[in-house]
Amino acid sequence: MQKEITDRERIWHVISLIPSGSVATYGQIAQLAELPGRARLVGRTLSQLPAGTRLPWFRVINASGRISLPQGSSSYKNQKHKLLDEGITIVKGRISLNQYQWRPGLPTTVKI
DNA sequence: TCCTTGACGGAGA
DNA sequence: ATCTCCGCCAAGG
Repeated sequence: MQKEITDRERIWHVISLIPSGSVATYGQIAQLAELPGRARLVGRTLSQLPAGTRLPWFRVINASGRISLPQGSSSYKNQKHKLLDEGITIVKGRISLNQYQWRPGLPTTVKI
């Protein structure tokens, strides 16, 4: 019997690899999980995470460098604070992907 | 079964 | 930088 590896599990796995202090986009996670073009699936998967998960879901933001949760909602604030706690700066609701986007394979903690 | 709704993203205007 | 449009497709009505 083969263990069935679901799309959801691959998505969880990739997200678990995002280093602290970095962020990744939904589309990026989809690609790394070998699900190109399926950014929405990543978003839906995150919306269904079990409460209390240890997955660093908050490191996933959209391609515009913004948090994809209703502004003002408690979940939005929660994600924002978790990112700030890791030293990520947010200017006018935007995070510089140029500066913080995860580059798999490159050494971490490379900060100016 | 059909229709709508998204934690999305890229291309154009 | 902002705003449509459109492709994507699982889940819920």
